[in-house]
Amino acid sequence: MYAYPLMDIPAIKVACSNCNLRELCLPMGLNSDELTKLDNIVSARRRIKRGTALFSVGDPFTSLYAVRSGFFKTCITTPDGRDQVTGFQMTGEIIGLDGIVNDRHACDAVALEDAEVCVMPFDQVEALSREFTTLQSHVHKILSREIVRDHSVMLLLGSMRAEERLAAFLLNLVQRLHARGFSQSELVLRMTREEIGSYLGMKLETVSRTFSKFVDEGIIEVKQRHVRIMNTSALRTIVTPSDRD
Amino acid sequence: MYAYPLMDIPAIKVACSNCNLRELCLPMGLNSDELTKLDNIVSARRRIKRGTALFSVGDPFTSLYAVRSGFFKTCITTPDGRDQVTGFQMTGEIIGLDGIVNDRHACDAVALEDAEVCVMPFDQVEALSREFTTLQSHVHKILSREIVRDHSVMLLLGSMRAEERLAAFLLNLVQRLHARGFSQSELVLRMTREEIGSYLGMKLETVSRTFSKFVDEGIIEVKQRHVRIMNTSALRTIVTPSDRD
DNA sequence: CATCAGAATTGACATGCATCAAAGCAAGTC
DNA sequence: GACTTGCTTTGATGCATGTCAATTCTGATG
Repeated sequence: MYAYPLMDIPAIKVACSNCNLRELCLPMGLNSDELTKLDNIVSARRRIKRGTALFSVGDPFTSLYAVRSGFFKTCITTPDGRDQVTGFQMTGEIIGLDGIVNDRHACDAVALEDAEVCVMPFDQVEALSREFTTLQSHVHKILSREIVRDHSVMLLLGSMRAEERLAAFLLNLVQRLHARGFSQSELVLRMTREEIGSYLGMKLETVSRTFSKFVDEGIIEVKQRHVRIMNTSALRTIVTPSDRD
Repeated sequence: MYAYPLMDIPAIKVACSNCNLRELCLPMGLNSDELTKLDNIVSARRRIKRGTALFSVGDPFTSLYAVRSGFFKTCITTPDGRDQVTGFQMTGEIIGLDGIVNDRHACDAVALEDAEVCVMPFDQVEALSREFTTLQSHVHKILSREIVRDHSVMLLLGSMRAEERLAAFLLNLVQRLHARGFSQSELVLRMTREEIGSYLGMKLETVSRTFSKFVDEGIIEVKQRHVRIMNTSALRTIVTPSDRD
């Protein structure tokens, strides 16, 4: 084993085959031969500064994006100015699926912190997934997973109360962070109270009050955007109250 | 031109190539060669009696279903018994996309009236879409369309008031019915007030009151499940209030 | 035709969340 | 260190919608 020369490092970083996210991201389950081909279509990286858009509503759809680092929100806006955050995406997650149906993006994707994405031209993804069953199946599963996720957000928005929504939100975030090697009990929110509220269908004041309520009950500790979960099972009980009571 | 012998009629009905829904359904955009191949994989029809399930949560996923006739709802249920209607599906629409990701269905699909579906084994859909770019692209678009639809439901649930939700719901229904050759102003609801409420995140009493309010304002006429839209633009204004006021 | 069950409507009242407003807090800038 | 700026917290109040309950309507069934 020897140290790679410095000039090689960018090249290494671009390859899915060397990416430490490959078990979470598009290449999941591919063999080394397939991985090499996939490396070739992940043509470029793109850096997105905090607060700027990866793409916006109406932009021509060309590529899917895998979040390499950083944190995104996707949101849609009504003509009269209301908007709805439809999701938060972290490392290893895929952005841009909304664009496939009309060849134009149907939402805005905005970086909540400086970020980097892998650009995957969709025509090449389609071409390669005609070749590799594994990739084809994986693409279908990614799309289906987003549909299932959206349905559970509908359940949340349609039938849960504020506390239940926020508890579910926190549990979902730590669970995803944990899968990426982070703590099960501590997290840093990358979004404002208003963005959380938009996602959860409540006003920022209600988000804040609900945080405070959880703090009073000793379930979490909050210091600005740092949240420490003191009692995970209490949160679970809030989301899924036991049937007898 | 001559009449087909009676015994041939079932065979004719099974073929996508002769189906009057093909412009709405899976075969959209396929040429006649591709259509013939698609005919072969639409192996069977299945009849579903009103009130019974096409599939349920946890059932193994094998096939997508195209609604040939009738009307469905899909819904998910929490451990504590609340449930959420995630969609209503009519003629020509595809059910079952939720099952792809985990090889098990993630929701229940229930017929709201006697119905018939075309069964499309998903492994065969995948095989054929490796062969035909058109079909591959179409499958991707169907999945993406569902995602975009779900996002707009999130917007509805997250940021609209009861009147806005119901107005949006009615406009969406007539628009889809109109695309199928029905009236732009008259429709028959196949679902109860409670099911509408579950979909729109409101209680059945609120659904009923909101209908009554629209009737008082002369925007619609309601007689049980028959709805006649008297003033479409009023409904549109409710959904998208003009920015100056 | 009488009865019944499920669905829908309507009323009275309760409440969870939104709204409006003020003040506190942290981080960056001059 | 004082001043901004954006974000967050907290309080007081109001309203939209939920909840509970009583009727009415409709279609099915004997």
